[in-house]
Amino acid sequence: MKRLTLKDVAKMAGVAPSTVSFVLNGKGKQMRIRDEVAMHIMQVAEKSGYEPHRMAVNLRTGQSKTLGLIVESISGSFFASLAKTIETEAERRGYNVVYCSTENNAQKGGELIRMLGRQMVDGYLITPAPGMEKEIQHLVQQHKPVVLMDSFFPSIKTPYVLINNFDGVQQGMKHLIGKGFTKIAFVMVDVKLIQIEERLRGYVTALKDHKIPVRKKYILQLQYHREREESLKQLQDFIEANPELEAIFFSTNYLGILGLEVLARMGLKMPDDIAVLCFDDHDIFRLYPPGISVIEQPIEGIAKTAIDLLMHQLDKNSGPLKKNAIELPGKFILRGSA
Amino acid sequence: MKRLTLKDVAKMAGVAPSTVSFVLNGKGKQMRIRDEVAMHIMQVAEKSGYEPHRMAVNLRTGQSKTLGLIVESISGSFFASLAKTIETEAERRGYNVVYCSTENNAQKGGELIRMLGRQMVDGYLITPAPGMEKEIQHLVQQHKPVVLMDSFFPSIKTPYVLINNFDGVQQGMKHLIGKGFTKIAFVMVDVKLIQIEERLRGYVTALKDHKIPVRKKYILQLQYHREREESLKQLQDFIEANPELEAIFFSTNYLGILGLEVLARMGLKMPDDIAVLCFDDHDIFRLYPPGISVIEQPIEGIAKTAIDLLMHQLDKNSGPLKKNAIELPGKFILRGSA
DNA sequence: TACCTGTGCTAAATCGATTTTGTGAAAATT
DNA sequence: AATTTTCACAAAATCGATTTAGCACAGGTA
Repeated sequence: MKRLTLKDVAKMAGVAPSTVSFVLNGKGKQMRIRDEVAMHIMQVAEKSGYEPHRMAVNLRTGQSKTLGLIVESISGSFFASLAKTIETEAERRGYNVVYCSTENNAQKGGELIRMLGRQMVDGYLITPAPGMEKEIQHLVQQHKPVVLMDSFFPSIKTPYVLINNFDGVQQGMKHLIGKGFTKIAFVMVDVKLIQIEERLRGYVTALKDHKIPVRKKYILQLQYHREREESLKQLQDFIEANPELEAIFFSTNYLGILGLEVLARMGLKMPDDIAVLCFDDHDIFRLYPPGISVIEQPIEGIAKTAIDLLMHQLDKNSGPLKKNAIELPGKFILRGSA
Repeated sequence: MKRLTLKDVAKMAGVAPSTVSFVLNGKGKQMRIRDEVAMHIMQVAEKSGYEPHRMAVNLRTGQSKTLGLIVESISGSFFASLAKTIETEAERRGYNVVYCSTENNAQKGGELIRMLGRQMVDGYLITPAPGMEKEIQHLVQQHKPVVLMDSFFPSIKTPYVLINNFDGVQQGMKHLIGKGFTKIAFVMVDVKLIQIEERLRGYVTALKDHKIPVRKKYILQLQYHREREESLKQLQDFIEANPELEAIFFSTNYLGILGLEVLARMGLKMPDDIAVLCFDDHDIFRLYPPGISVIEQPIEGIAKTAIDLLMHQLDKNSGPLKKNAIELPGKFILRGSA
């Protein structure tokens, strides 16, 4: 039960391997193979069930028809939605996807990129984490097609696509302020990421625009990657230290989930004791009573746009991109918590 | 900036390509290459940063060093945990993983398997869905290494590993019965899957063992793949039709989540109005007040065992398996809901 | 008649590794 | 001294495709 090769098909059809190759790759006309011969070859190939050997094709053509998708956490819900769309879109274009997660391991990002390099992926889709800047820079310098998602590095000139973080937070803040709240806390992590800074900027700007004073003590910067329990405690201390708070804006869904746990422990009820709003949706937020209001990321849009940008780069005979920094609007979803 | 090839390294080291290959693949001794030459080659290769071209290696050796992981849904939490462990374990053994999800699309399973076949994966890890039986049978007949997880087909003779469903349900039922409950409902889907049947068997047996009558009307078989709203309604009707119920055992986490939503709508409080227990944990169950008690799947164990079974098959010079049907115990986790 | 031009395909080179087979010189054996 | 072995590599075949170059033959031109 050996694999059927192109040579076998050629023998069966009574022609040379090259002829079969031409026909099956749609270059029959160009190579002026007679229609009847072409037809015959097609038929033989069809009913023989021949499938070209991918590795051989890859070796010869130098293209693996595979994309690398690097995300922070493969178990995250952001990834889950992203992966589905990307996989579908990639398949539609004849590409496969291999996934990798950095699992918040700063140095692992670099290793991953190298690993994918060995795997010879044709292009990269990356949600960049702080430690990966140099490696990504390296890729771009080698003219490897790269598209960043969810964040980006100002220093690296490669296309990226993400939600309009500033605008998203503004939407949420406008809602809270519209409800008459002025004592609004903002909970964020202390990693230096452009999207986090944008969210903070959205918070501050919204307050200023409405002449509400911005108080430092209402901004909590949790240290990233601490023990879960420790983060919970910091968060609880923060809330207890500011009992007058009317609302809390969590800048990531991870923080929001911590928040839910803390509020439950403290016996605070949403939205009456305190209103809660979170950036980036999560399954839990739909279900957790009374439903957590969120700014939803246009994940599908991000995925589709990212693939488009990547394909554009992979397409040799297409000019340079007009726009290579794309921001998609987020969507405010009102639930019971705010 | 061309890729460095083995030939280049050979030239740099002043030897033949074959010599370099032998040395780098640890066959230096066997091919009696002098240690000094070997050393020299190693050094040259090292500082040149040479990485073998995977596709070329694959083509020559016939091994892609890639495993295919097929799951129902790539966004499910079962997959999330599974994928992480499998990826880590596979990498440790020098293998890569490509993921695919059937997304509950009955026929898509077959396509996926064929697609992976084209991709030339060396082995398959599959959580089988009803429509995939024939395709899997086909793989096994071709002597492709296959390991099933989470479920299996009695007709297919290939290794599988899953939780002991019967025992898991028993654990949960014993807890409920120990609390004095006798009016316990069991909610399941109507797909004909071995693991579902085992869970039902666990429910029935537990009741019988404690001389509690088994009532048909306490068993709800939801139709799979209906509209979400419709399922919710069926579930609500069921609960309303049996107001005397003391506890509900949801046989999958998907059903459990539906249950939470219905109970919330009906204003029923756990555990006082009704106790709830669910098979298979989920992020939400940890957080959702008062915490949903569950039977947790030993996902990490399943993943590790599955890889082991697969590697055993990939290892040509290893005899046949002693055990090829492995059941791992589940773990009862007590939270507030029951 | 000799020469050129298309036609319609085949032969052979190529991708970059691995693996089998060869080979000249030194060492060992007869 | 002649022959066989062993040593230490080099040369070449191979994996299965793609792609370039080549090669008969028919017909048209000079």
